[in-house]
Amino acid sequence: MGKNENFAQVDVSVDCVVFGYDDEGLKVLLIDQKEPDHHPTAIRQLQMALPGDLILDSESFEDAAERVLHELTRLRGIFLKQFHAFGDPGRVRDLKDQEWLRSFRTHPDRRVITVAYYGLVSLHDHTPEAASFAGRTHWVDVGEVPDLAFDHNSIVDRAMDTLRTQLESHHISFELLPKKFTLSQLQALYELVLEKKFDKRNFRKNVKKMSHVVPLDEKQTGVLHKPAQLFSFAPEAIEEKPIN
Amino acid sequence: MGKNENFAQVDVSVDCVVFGYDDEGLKVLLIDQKEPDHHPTAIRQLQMALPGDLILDSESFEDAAERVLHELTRLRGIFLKQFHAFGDPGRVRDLKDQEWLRSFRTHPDRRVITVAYYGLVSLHDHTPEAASFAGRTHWVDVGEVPDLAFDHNSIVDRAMDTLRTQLESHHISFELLPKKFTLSQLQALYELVLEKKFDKRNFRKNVKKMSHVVPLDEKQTGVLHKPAQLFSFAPEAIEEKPIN
DNA sequence: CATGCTTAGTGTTCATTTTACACGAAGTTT
DNA sequence: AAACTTCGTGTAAAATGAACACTAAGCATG
Repeated sequence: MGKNENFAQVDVSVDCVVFGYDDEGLKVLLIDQKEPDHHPTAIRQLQMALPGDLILDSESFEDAAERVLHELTRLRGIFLKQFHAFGDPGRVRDLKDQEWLRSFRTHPDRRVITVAYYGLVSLHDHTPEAASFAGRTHWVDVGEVPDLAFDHNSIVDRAMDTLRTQLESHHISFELLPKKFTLSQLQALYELVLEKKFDKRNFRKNVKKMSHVVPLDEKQTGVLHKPAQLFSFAPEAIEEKPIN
Repeated sequence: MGKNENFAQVDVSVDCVVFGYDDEGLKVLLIDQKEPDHHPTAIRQLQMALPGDLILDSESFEDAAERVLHELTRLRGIFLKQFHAFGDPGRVRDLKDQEWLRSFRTHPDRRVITVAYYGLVSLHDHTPEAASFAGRTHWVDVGEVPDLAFDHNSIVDRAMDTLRTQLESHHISFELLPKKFTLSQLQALYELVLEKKFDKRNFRKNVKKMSHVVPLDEKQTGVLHKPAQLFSFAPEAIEEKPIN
């Protein structure tokens, strides 16, 4: 093999599938694609997309994901984890995406591969700024994700699969809950993501075995029934295992 | 954002961490890095590396992984699965890798990101050709992997973690065994990969519950003791679950 | 052909974990 | 005070997991 083979000229992007959770359900954070200048808006159908963009020169994937997410949605400092790289040669070749590429990319015909991250954030406490940054971000229910730009629908689907398989094994449910949460909230989250029901008493028995879920001396307020005890998450306790 | 930002110029490669298994243990497939021409061999220390190379223009990651693996090791048609993308800006900046990059890459200073695949193959039946293709491939015991080029040691480590977590949940152990295998071989594989011992009787009870492990009317031959019954793997039975 | 060697193959008991299941308590609203 | 809503709890039965030892089958040897 010499020096002049036909290796791919490639742009590299990161895309973030950010899941937000509150009592209304599990949402995905989407942005409206920028409108190309000098084109009548009406001609293009509005398209939503995952927050994502090309990586910069000396930036790791992680750094790029954090930067891009912040630039496009104002969200910052949330849990983010790489889950898959998407690189099919045709993934940005769809007709619906051509105008946008020609407007915003130096090399609109260049192949683009993307490293995808999933993110988790609680929508309970302070609704994160992303809720309506520049009027161009949207929290969309995971069951109602519209047709998205590029192959972003597959990316969302795969992120959802990843979330499902990692929710139990990776101690990440807490990223989706308020800092102080009730066991009913935790159970509702599990039931929503894993799409199955849990028995209340058995669920609570199991939680009591998890040393990283700590009961607080505090109760729910502002609720129209018996207030529940609040719990919080102690990250440092995750690796504490009893000595067998 | 305009058209002329400082986006990364990037080369994209795939790297394969192929695990081979036989009665002697679990091995990783490595290649000797090509020697730069016109340089006295003695100056460079020999370096081993994962089989990997830049992807071509219209080639998916999967296709690239299969092609590169075949070109460099003659292995073909094995189980391969993407597990992580590695993209740290410094991952090909180590001094030890500079001479090689300058000899074999059109843009030796360009950032290189890699999409890593792990592969599984049985070394029992027909030792795959990779065993000594061009005298430049080696099956190295997973416990004795030397210092490798670039960040390939981290890639191997992460592949090993992935194998450990997916062995039980993804029905992949069979990729590492001969088509007809004994339960003792299966158990030895589990014990080696998961680094723990299983009780023989309990292990066999569990296997009998797996509908995709089917007993054959056939026994081991050429063995100097009581021959064991042979089993094989029925991929189509994996999704068969009893109706609860 | 008898003995010894090596790995194959099998069942039961006990401990632990998982499942199924219903009602009084603590607040709020009217 | 009565009605409403969610909280929070225990027990028994079933299923699963863990521990444990001997006979069987084939081969090699003298």
